[in-house]
Amino acid sequence: MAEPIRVLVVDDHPVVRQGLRTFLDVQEGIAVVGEAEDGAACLTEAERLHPDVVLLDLRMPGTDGVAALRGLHELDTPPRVLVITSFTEPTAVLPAVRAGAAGYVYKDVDPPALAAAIRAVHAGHVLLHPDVARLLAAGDAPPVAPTLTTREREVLIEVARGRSNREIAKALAVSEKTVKTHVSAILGKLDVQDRTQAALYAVRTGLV
Amino acid sequence: MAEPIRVLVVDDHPVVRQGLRTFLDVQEGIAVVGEAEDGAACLTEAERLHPDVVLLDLRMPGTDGVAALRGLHELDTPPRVLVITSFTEPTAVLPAVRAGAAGYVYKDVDPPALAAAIRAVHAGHVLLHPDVARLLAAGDAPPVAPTLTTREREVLIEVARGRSNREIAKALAVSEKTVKTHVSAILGKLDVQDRTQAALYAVRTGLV
DNA sequence: TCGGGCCGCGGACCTAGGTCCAAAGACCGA
DNA sequence: TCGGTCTTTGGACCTAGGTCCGCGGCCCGA
Repeated sequence: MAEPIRVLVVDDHPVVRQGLRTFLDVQEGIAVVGEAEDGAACLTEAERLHPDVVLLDLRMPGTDGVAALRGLHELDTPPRVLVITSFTEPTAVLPAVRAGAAGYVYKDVDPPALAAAIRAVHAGHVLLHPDVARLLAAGDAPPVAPTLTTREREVLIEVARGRSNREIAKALAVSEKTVKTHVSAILGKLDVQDRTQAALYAVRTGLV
Repeated sequence: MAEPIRVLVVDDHPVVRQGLRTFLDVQEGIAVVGEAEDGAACLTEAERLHPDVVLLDLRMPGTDGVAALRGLHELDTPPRVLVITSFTEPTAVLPAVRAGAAGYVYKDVDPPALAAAIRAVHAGHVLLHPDVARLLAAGDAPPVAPTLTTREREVLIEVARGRSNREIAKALAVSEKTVKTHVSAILGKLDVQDRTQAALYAVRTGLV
């Protein structure tokens, strides 16, 4: 165990970063070499430090976690990425997995399990939370995350803010009829019954 | 500074507890004497350890954070309670303040600010996040958190799960008409326009 | 250049969601 | 015991939200 696993911790909360660092510093063979508080900092730090593993929180202000994930993969020496988040929503994790996450654990893992996860990911394994793995294996639910068009995503965001069709129409400068069409398409793609469920879906997946 | 301030850390995430502990242990005059992961443990630990200050996360599985807060105040030597949470929603904090929280800070505070907050609270001050203070001072918005009846709360929870009135009626074993009445009352009390906004409100305030 | 998806729109239509008014029984504290 | 709140329900009513079908324009990749 000459070379410790070099880890970059990315989370917007200083408290969480400190907690992770403290946990990991006492682990054999794991060294936290840096921290970042958002997606942008994550990329610059990763480029500078060449960590082996990036511990990435999906929910961050500013840059989208998934976008950061994709950015990491475009580096010269792409690190392995272990997503650590509080979303228990399977639909939120699928995009991450598809974007190249090597692992996905919930934020309430205990320290030994987290260390084990990091080692596993570093060793090249793909490590998923049991719930997630089951979902992927079963292939139930829409096998891949529903793919909304950009316009639909814009509409969904408005819906998730509690806006009415009329308000959305005004905001996007289109007719109310058009908004209805988009909403209808969204409901179909997300496989939900009404706008309330769609709004809930949006917040669960971190869209808002 | 002979006697350090004795602090009990309450949060359901081990990572966050560790982070807080590490932050505070390096602070002069502050000693973390215990941790708890939920409301029940919080009460037993508080009774056992008699901490000066309890750092309390409002969002916890199982016991409600506010309920724990109330429980703390019924102890023989009630500790000062500093609520630390990630809710930015003013409506979520008001109940906490009314339940006797001596302070309210957001989870993204930096370590020195947190230590200062603990000292201030221990000194008997009431310390609120600027946003919260402004809200209380201005007295805008409904001056106190809207007070739903238990039945209304039950209905709201169902709404926040994306259920239709018909489904809620079936679940609660009442007529759809009754559900409508409750929903209408809820909308009025929360001052929102429709069920979607009500559902969003519920998730923001941590009701679900 | 020929689809095919995306976007914007219209019409007709149905229904869930919400509002207002009213009322009766249960429960509870003054 | 009396008044107030909670819970339940009814009726009548209006409208936002959604669905289905169809159309035209735009842009992009095969």
